[in-house]
Amino acid sequence: MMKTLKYSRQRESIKDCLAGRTDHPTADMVYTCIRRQFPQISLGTVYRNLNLLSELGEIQKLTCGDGKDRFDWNTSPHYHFVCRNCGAVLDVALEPFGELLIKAQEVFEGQVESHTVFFYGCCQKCMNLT
Amino acid sequence: MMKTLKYSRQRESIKDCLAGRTDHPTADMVYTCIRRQFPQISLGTVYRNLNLLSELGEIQKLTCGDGKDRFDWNTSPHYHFVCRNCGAVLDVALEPFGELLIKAQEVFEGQVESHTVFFYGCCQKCMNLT
DNA sequence: AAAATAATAGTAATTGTTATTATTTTATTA
DNA sequence: TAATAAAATAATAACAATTACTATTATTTT
Repeated sequence: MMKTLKYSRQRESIKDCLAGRTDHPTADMVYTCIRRQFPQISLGTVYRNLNLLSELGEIQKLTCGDGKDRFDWNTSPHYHFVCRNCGAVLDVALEPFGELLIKAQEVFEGQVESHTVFFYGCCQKCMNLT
Repeated sequence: MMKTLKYSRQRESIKDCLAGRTDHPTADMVYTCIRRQFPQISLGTVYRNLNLLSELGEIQKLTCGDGKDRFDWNTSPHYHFVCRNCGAVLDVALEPFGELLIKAQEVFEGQVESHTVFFYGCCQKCMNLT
């Protein structure tokens, strides 16, 4: 018997929060955001729902190497840029290279199903500061 | 005045350990390995040296999304595969796509300096088990 | 409305990693 | 070679991100 999902306003608010931003927030950033509406919400609730939503495929979890996971409302495959200076995670408006997967499958024994690409460097904002 | 590096047999052993394997071990895996030779070595020493070596560019640190960092003796840019089933991290014998960086730079404001690619799927070993 | 079940807040525990410190090694100088 | 300086160590504590636990509350079903 599968556990059925039950509505919760907190989860709804977490979805709304993610839907309204493109900065790939961490769990803690979402927590800060939601607390304006639900001052009593617990950080554990935020984590549980973010993980639940990403398992359901409603959001995407990103691990970009800065120690904390980030979450993205945009579930369509796309690449990301991480600023080595300020840590910002930005979208890269590049169509995923289907070729990459094909080439990888050619040289790799085993089943290749998906891929992620992270670019690193210095973002526009930080460039202007120097 | 820059801090000069001083020899240590522990560090040497850590390098030897990495040089002798291609499985991209975690700090803890290296720790386990080194303890055969230095039963008294501390996990902190392993972490400190792995980070030091990766800052010096002698090894590579990988963040592949499984919560722990991994370390690679091979410092030349190459792509990796992560098995969703057993968690193994394997090399993909694919020349890095210079084109990726170029295309990204075309559409991205800001300085793009490097990129990482991780493929995900089911490795050969796990395929055979099912 | 009552019962069943999922979700929550609050808190404790866990995990991967980094910092601290007294002691030991390694390198340099006398 | 002995004395000194500097860096590395082992052991331990501290830390940050995340997950687990539990009693209570909210949502759904009967």
